[in-house]
Amino acid sequence: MTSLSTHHTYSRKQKSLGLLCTNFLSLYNKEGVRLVGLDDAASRLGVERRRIYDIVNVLESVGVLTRKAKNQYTWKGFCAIPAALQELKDEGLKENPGSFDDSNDNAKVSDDEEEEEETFPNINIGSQSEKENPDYTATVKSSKNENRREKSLALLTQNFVKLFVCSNFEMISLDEAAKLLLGNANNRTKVRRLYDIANVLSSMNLIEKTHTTNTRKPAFRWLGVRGKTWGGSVDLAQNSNVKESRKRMFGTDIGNISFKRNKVDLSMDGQNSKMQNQHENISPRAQLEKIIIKKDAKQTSESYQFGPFAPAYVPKVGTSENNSVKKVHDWDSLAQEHRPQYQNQALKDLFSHYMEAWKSWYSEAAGKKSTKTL
DNA sequence: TTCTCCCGCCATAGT
DNA sequence: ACTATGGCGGGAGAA
Repeated sequence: MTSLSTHHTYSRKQKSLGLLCTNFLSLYNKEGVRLVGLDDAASRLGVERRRIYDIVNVLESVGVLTRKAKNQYTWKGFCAIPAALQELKDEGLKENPGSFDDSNDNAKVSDDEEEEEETFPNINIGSQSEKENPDYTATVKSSKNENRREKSLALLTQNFVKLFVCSNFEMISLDEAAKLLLGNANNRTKVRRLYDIANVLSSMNLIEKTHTTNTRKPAFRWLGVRGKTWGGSVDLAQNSNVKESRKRMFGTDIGNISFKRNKVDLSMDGQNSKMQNQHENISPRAQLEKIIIKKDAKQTSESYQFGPFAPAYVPKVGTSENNSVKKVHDWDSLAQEHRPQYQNQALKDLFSHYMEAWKSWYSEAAGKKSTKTL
């Protein structure tokens, strides 16, 4: 981490959607904010409208904003997230009954490929139906415009979130997510969108970009609302320090203006603070504890605790890091006993895949002390 | 090289 | 007609 960032050349990092979103958030997440004007946001953040649309669309998908009128959105804040997530979950589970305890085992050839479209259950909203339904005499009223709206970003975002909220996956690799959400077709275009979504979701700390334990493929870890206090009237708590440090680097506004992609000479030194943010990185063990403690996917409506499929009887890890190692061998049996029954082959594969990942992660985490405190 | 993903053209929905 | 939205993918910076 040497400060060789003196490169005043074009930097993609400074113009990322995630960063822009962070700025957007810190700009509007404060007292008195009720409305958000697109033009206002665009100019204050120093970006084209197009980018604002991107952010707003995903923010709206998790309830932070709602469209009020042309050019105008209503700020709901982080407090609206829990409800939105719950709604997504209900919706997802309803559309996909039996995603957990479904004894439907289709003998699949395992291998790769299979499923060419609509891999994940809830990818429909009731549109996109060219099938002549006798009942629907006049089809749905807005099937036309819905078509476009349901086409991407917003919907993709919701489906992406449902992936975590409806299942118990705590971490999903990019590949897997793409496959589940977009079918096997590794549609480059769609994957780009996935990156976009992931970036803004990351800036909200709803997820975190990582990589599978084996330091391999990139993945997304679901953080959800966890212990975040902005569930009631208490605004952000621990969450604020992150934004605080971040918003500094851009003065008060500005943001991603200036430099185009082309090489531009820019000598910005004066105040070139690097982002030393990094969300609260709890010690791996602590996280694991949290994960293990959780019982079922039955969380009411307060603090979500989407962990893996950890059984309820696993003893509390307590504060001993050594004995935790010997629990590793239990994973196999646990995996057997609690293997969820998915009617979807892809999900089944995911299960075993992540079971492996966690085993290694677990032993890895147990190996080192939890010297990592935020 | 592959992975990420910014940028902005331009199709489409809304007025 | 104009304007607001937002697909979509080329292609360049980052690993």
